[in-house]
Amino acid sequence: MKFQAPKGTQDVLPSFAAEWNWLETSFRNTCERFGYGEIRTPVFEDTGLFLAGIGEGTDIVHKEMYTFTDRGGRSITLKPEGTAPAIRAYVQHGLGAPGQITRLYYVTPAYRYERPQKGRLREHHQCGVELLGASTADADAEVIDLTVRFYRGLGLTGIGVRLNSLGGEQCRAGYRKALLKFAEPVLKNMPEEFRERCEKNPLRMLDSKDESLQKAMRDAPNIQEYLEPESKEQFDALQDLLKTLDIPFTLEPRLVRGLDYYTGTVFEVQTDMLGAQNALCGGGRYDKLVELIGGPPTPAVGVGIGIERALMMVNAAKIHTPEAPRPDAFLVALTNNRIEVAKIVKTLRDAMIAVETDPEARSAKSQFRRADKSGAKFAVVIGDDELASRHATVKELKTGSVLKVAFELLVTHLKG
RNA sequence: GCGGCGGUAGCUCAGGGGUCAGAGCGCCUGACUGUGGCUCAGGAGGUCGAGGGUUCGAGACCCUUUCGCCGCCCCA
Repeated sequence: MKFQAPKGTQDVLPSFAAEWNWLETSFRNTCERFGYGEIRTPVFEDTGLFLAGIGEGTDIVHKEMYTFTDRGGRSITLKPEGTAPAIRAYVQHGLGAPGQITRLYYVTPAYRYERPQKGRLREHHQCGVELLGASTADADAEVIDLTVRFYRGLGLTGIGVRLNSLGGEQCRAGYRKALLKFAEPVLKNMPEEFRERCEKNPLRMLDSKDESLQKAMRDAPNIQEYLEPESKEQFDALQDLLKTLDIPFTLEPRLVRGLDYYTGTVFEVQTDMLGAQNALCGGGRYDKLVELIGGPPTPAVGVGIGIERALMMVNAAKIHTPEAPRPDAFLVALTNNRIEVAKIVKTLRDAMIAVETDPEARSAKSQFRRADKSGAKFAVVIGDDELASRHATVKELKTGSVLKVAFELLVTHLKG
């Protein structure tokens, strides 16, 4: 084989495209039910956008970006996530007048240079929303509600949210210090590289999968006890709202997120069905991001949902998804008069009837086999006899029943 | 970036140094020649991921490389 899809990428073949369309349509419908408007941004951006937005200390920026120099000498990066570009567009086009609420949603590919694994690709797809201009628990609850409704709308049950609050800047700084101090004796015995990573982002230690660290961190200080009054109040209010909305959640003091821009509320939906890549979606509040990107101070909250992972869940749950569309009719041509056949096909397609034909004009047996495989409801036989009598032979493939239908009644018959 | 396991027909896989290039499914053709699904009979299709090496001889052994799967890191 000479060429194949690049490492970590996947083709979506016709037999699977239907379920992608179904999922995306479902997502769009959910968003529009909440009043969100779609935004489509370029697949690549100025590298600086992600350096500023995602944070230079994150793994994404540090080692996972698809960055290259274009012919004009610009540093370009394939977007590794959907939020920063959406916010860039929001700022660039002045979408949010002061005091205004802006609701955006997106469906986009995202690129990260990583070692592929189950549920982890170099090109994957995300859908997500951003709610800008509101700093309340109500806004947080709306985004979580939308997320859960989306999953439930796909037929997934047992969707539970893992919830935490990272607090405001001051309390987070205080907590970091407390955490580092607590972890110091443990880190001393860790490999250098690992230690550096933890010192750069101490919160990361909390959700590490390293067993000894997990164990050591069991008695680590709880961030929820470090929240300043406003954060605490908001976090409590959010929990009350989620209860009202019938959204099950668990408090996860160890839940932190890999992107620097989060502040306050963070959440995830996880599953145990995807091996090590257990996050179905991740989101939270990022009140500083708009400013970082050069906009006016604007509170915001959002979520990013992995499409491939959602589809894996749907399939694992054996949820029935739509199949590829089938033609209404398959025209079996048993004549050399291709012009007359073409006229009939044209008439049917003009009438919005989905018609498939065999362009190779094979034997009757072969064409019927194809008709059967196409999944068409009817086989419409046009041979010299039919052309002479101006009546088509129409066979309903499921039942095998056959009848003659006058050409001028064909459209009506096939539609019925 | 690190570690483990894999790559043989379109798909799922057997073969682990000497007629071993195979099976099932799929595909194509046909069964008194204008009627599918079942059955039966034929048939097409593979530089055994790629490159190098060992050997009289290599899908099979060794090295390199590439892609995939699984894990670490991290995340969707």
